[in-house]
Amino acid sequence: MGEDLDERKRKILKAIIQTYLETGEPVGSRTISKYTDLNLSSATIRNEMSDLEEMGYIIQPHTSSGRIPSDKGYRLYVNDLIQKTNQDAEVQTLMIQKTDRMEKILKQVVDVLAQNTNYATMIAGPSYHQNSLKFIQLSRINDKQLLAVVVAQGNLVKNQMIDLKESIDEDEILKLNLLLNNELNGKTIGEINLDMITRMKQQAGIHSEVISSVIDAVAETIQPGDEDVPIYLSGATNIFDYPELADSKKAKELMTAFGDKKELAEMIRETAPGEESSNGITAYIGNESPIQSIKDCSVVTANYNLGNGMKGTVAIVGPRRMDYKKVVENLKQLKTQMNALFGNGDAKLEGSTGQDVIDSHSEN
Amino acid sequence: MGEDLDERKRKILKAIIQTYLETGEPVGSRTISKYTDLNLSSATIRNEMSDLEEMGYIIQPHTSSGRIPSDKGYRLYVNDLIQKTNQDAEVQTLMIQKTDRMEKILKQVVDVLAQNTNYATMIAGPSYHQNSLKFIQLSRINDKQLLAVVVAQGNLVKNQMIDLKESIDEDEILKLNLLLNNELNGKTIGEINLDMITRMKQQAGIHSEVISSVIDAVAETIQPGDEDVPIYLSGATNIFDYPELADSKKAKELMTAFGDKKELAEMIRETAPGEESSNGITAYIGNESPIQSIKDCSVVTANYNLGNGMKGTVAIVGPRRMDYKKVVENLKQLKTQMNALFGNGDAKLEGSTGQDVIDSHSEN
DNA sequence: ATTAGCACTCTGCAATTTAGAGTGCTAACA
DNA sequence: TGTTAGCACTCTAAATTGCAGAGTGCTAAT
Repeated sequence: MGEDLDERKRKILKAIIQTYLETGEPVGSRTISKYTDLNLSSATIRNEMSDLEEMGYIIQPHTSSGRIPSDKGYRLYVNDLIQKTNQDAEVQTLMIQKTDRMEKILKQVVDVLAQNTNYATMIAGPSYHQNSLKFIQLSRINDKQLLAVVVAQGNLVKNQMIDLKESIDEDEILKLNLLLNNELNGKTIGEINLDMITRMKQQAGIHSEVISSVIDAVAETIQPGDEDVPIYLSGATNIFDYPELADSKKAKELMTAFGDKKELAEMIRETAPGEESSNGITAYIGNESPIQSIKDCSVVTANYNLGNGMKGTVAIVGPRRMDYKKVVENLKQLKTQMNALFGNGDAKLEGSTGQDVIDSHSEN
Repeated sequence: MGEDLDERKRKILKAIIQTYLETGEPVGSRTISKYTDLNLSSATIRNEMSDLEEMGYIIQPHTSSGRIPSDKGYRLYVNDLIQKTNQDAEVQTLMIQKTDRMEKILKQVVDVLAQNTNYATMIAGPSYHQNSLKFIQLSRINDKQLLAVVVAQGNLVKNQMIDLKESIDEDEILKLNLLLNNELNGKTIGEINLDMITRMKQQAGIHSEVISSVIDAVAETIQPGDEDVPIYLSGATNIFDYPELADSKKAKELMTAFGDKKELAEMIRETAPGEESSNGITAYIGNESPIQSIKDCSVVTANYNLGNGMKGTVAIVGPRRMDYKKVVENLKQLKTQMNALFGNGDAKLEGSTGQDVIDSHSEN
């Protein structure tokens, strides 16, 4: 909308925003006049502020109070922040222990970020875009039951218990094992077609039901649905530290959103930033937020890249008057470190462990 | 604490409590006088109330307000409730779909209870007290990696990726498989001793490291630690519906507790009621609560029994002025239905599925 | 173009008032 | 002796009022 801002207006706006982020209270002309190297009187500032308000960058909550930034104001500020290469990179390296288990890394990252920023942080594990099957192992549990273990590239493992109508012996299991591995190994989701499936079922004869079950497991493993993308969350309760979010109505809404994996998955999917755009870091301010329930918050996301087609997303959720600078710097730092750790290939993703009667533990 | 209450005092106390549970506000003598079939004037009630207060069953928040129940008062009321066989069992049967997956049942149960009661509900999966090993399956991933699949009674499945120093071929894997299964199958945790382990390591020769890894996985599978007992949580945000819990300080404390699996595990472990005592249902009122952070709440727990040594615990957390009646009735109903569904043996626990790079998904 | 000065507005807070609910006690009553 | 009506008293919660402080917009002077 309209003209660009001149240098002075820019500086004033920035000062207003920074002060507001610190104090959380509308900032008046006097404050800016005093605590700025502009050497202007409060009256001048007032005039400029009046202009800025007219242009939509700041808002007066009520006649004769100070100004607060509008979403448009924030946006200008944040864009600046993201584009600027952090020359003043006094950001500490994040304390991330390198371990052999992807899930441990993710937990660490999400915890460190939540702690550093004091906002709610979530991270989605890498999604394997074009994953292929490594091998399948059928084992006999008893007469009427099989255990299928499906292993995909990147060592994702999935167990599937299969109930049989007809009993089965070791010999037949061996045959099925061969059949499945011959047909499926190395295939991606796109390469497995109905033709192959039908052919396998025919060959399996009486045990064709097994084929169906295994195929299902394979599908879930090499192309997990939204619900299966694991999401780690940390510091959800940090939101209570910000009065503007802590009233029970909003807090309930937020906690519900944080507790609902589907909602989170949607959010993270929606926010996955275009890799090209500005550093891979994107900010959603207030109403720009990807899901309705957090429209009182801002979200800053970054995607981390592990080469080899795997990538995931981190999102930090805080109040509109979030310390964007700190957040963006932390995310930049994270990207740098993740690159350094995993930059070349997927080698370090090994060592995964799946488990259990129950595959998704706590849930809110 | 002296004398027992006479019939009339009992009735008055009960009326006070019930009214308070409904309204949440201190109840006065007039209210009781009017809405009770006792046909007593408010003045009489006042005298009785004065007695009840002296005996510690009710409390006057400030001079000249109505009375509210003390923890002692609640206790009397709740004890009554639990012991009384619910003759007036108009409780609807809980809508629980029988499925073949334990985890789905648990999810359903926890959701239904949270919905029915509108309190926070959590459930711990069955702990397998004396579980034994069914079989072990080693598979080759590549030169330097093995996948061990450990299956225990009740079809708990655990995957463990094993990194090797020395490369290994199919023949050797077969040998290890035989070795492990011969030694370990059918054993409980107590029956696996250091002697056996040492012997196996010797026989495994250069690949003794594999034995250690497998043993670790076995231990975790047939005797999961506290952190591994899966806990399902539902309706955590229901607490926001109760003003006495919804202020940000308390809500934060509660949500933190709910989000911390360890805390929950501790709570559920602590509350696991003595099976014998009163129906297996136990109530913890206010300060009796098992963990510090929920001392403003009451907790009602029940353990469900699946025969065959497996049992788990349900806990419902709500405000002190929780609708104990509804909660207790729901839990009784649950116990009945669980018994009906699973009463005989563990047959229905089959069909479990484990999975994934990441073994514990969302976390708060 | 900038600034000093002044009248005006709005908020947040504390003090005050008021209405209502409930009690405790006393005296009357069955 | 147990029950009840009546009344003075207490306490809370909510509404009302009165400031003090911060900030603005405008005008006139520099």
